[in-house]
Amino acid sequence: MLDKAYDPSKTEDRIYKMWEESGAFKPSEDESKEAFTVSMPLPNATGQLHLGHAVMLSLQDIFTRYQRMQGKAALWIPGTDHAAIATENVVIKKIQEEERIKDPREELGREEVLKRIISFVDKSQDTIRNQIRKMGSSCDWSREAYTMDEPRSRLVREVFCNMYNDGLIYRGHRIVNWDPKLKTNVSDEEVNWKEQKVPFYTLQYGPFQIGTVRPETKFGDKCVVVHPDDKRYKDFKHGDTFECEWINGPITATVIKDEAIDPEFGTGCMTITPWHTQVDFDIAERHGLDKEQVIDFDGKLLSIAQEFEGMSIVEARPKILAKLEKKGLLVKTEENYENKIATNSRGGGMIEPQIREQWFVDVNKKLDTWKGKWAGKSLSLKDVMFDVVRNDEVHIIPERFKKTYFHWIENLRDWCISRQIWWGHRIPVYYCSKCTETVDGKEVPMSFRNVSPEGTDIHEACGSPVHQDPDTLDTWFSSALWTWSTLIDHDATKDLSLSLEKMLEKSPDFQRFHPNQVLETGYDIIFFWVARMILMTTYNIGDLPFDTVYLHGMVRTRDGKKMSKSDPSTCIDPLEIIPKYGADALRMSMIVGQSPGNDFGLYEEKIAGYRNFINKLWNASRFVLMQCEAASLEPAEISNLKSQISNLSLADRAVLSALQQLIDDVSKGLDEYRLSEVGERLYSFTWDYFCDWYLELSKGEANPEVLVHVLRSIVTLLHPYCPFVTEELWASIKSKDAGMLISSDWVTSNAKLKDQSAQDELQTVIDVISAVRTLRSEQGIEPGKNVTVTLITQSHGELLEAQNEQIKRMAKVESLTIDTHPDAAKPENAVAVFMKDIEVHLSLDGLIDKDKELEKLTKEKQKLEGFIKGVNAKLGNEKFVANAKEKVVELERQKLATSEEKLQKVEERLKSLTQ
RNA sequence: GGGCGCAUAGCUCAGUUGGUUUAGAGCGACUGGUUUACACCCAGUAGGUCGGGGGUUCGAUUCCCUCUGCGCCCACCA
Repeated sequence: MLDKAYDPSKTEDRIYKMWEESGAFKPSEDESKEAFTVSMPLPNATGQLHLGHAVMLSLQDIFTRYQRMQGKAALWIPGTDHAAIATENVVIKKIQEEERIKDPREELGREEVLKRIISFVDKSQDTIRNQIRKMGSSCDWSREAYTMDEPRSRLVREVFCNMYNDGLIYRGHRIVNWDPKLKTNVSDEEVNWKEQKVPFYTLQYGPFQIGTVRPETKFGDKCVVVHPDDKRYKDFKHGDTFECEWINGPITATVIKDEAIDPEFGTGCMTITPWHTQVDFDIAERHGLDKEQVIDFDGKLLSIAQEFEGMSIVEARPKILAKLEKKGLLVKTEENYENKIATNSRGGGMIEPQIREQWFVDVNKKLDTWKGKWAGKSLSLKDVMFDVVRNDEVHIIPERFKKTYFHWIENLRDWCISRQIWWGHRIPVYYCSKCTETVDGKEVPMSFRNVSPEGTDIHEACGSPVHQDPDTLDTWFSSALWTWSTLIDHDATKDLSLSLEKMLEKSPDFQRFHPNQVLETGYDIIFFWVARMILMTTYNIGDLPFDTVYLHGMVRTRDGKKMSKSDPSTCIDPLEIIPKYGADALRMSMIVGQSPGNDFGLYEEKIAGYRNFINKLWNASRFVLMQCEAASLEPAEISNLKSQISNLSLADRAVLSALQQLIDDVSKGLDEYRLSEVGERLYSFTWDYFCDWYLELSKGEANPEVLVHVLRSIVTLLHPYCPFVTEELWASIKSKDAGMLISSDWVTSNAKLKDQSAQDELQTVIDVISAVRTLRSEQGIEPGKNVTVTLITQSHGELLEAQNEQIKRMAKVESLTIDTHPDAAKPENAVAVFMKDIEVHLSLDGLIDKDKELEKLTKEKQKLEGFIKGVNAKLGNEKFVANAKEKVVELERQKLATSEEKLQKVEERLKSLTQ
């Protein structure tokens, strides 16, 4: 017999082990089965499981389990990401703290630092793997992938070389987001903008006045830019020069006219610093102006600043301002100017835009080297990224995120993919120490690419030593290949003679499981990952990565705040929750009530609520098992229902019918990814219908076979949501020839069991029982006390007569009279409830509380009158009758008739009470 | 500066093509309970003019416009 209360901590680990060891997570090898693939969004190899992971694991596990039970070859591929910058930072900090090494990169060198990182990752990968297991994730561990493992590394190099050869990856001098603290640049997506109030300075620049918040960048400003149409500056012509006294002495300045200037802002003119500002860089490019570096890569001023050389910005700024003021060049200072400063979201410092020679993916270049359905067309990466979503080849749930996606593509600039950190895929480009080539008119060391993971030491053509590009790739470069890099055949990747196309051909998993059906992730990484996967996959393999993108919202606190690790009081740790409430409860609390794309609050009471639900399910099963025992029936011996169908009670027929509806609703809802709604439906069916009514009714006349059948169905339908408890229960309730629930078939509805009239009839009985209970409660009758009830009805006599034992038992009625006479006498000294064609009279021993009853009936009367008035107005409206659907009109008429009948009875009752 | 979202019971939220809903759930509140599973429970009750205003419609929480209040994303107005 089951324990009195369900204890998840006793079962979950054991069940997970059973699943894993049985091979249940592996997709069926039966080739005739349709494939269903989901790729797990790579948790960081060094991370700890947090609620963000818990949400995505729950959602993806529900998708996978449902499809697996539907008979598909369901594959959910787990994996981890090397998280380049994040991981390197963690390890560097650790070395600094533990070994008191101030600059580990400087002191230990590349090889040693990488060694430390790898050993750290090795250790922490196990942690995240086990935490993923704790959530019940039914992913196929035998196919686990890692962005830095051999097969994935090969593909990264392969893709890089392909795109380089096709001119999509290029090296160029561009403004990048440079982080002087971490000594690397980051992509536009990794920059965070923070609002700050800073002083705004107006400086005299020859005859012009220019505004700035960064006087320290102004040393090299040799051009003043105005809008071509600005009448204030019409006397200056484009290209005019003038002498002007500037920070460190006289300079010759040039007037530039460019439409990038907003004449409405400030004085309508500005000087430009092309090396440290994107807009200025663009202007300088348009007019062929010089670009000069003012701040070095450590954030210190260069020699152009003369006496300020070597100073940090913080140190130099007040001194520069003092000098400007002394020279009379500082016109005014306005405080509290709102400005946005850029910081590195990967835990770095303030971003200093710098011109650097970096690697980029060209997103605008049209080219005709596309594969698959795009073969032969001249398209840019942007074109395809745009088209596949616009043409609904990739569906996005919720749909509104399409707009966000389009808007992002419109603003997209070339993707800077090189990073100056060591942890990551090193750029597979090698330079000869001797040979040179000419690129853009400049002589540069000759470079070549190599897809081999082995280092290349010698330039074969000349025998000179070579060196590899020191930079590594953006971590998202490798994650962008994830849907298919995970399906690649390992041996194929070892064969350097194979092209990417051939490798894919030789990968059975790829052939079978790509593309993914659904890609599930948080809406916050739609740009980092979803968009880049579309970009890299369409181009490199000529196929889409996935059919559908399901975006979940962010987990928040009860009051809608972000959960932050720095404030433990707001933060729920799944690893603390699971032992206390169970993974099932945590899963449900994050799925039900959560709609895609919207943030949702999570707090302990909510989780406790679902823990209660799971315990309810547990106890319902306990009850069913007790009924079996009482009937000397082994659940395992019950294989199907057919033999029993002839001998069913009303409640049996009703519950079986309602179950068919439930099965249809749940299956349809899951097909359409409406997880919250389905979860709610299951919750309410289980608790409010199955437990509260069917189980209670079965205490009067139990049919163990129906009980077992319905329970099995419920447990099966709930399995994707709460896999542990359902699997545990399954062991006790399954038929003897059934295997584990995880591998069982989904339930299908049986039209023969649908019986709407049984459901309606049972509902009438339920309503009568509820009415009696309400009357008892209103009159303060002790719960245990038996009462006398008279039911007056014209059309339900037979039904109520047949169910009278159930009504008596469920409502604690001792004497039940059912009177179908048209002029039935109403009992004296009783209180009543009027239902549709049923009057429920409860007789009292003592006197009824007349005032209370009058008050209740008066209230009811008013309500009915108001309602009837409304319905009458509706039906009296010719346009309504003419325009509304017949069904709707008919319904209104029925409502009116029912309420009028009720009102009449209420009025009669009131009259008799006041006589 | 653009774009998007949210505003529904004390709290957290559902509500799928506008009418089977005189708006639902969970938690909380209140009244009463050891009834053959479950106090992680049972029975019952209270509580909302669906943010304000306007429009479309026979009919709007649901569609459109507008205002107010929050929140998010994108965009380097120096």
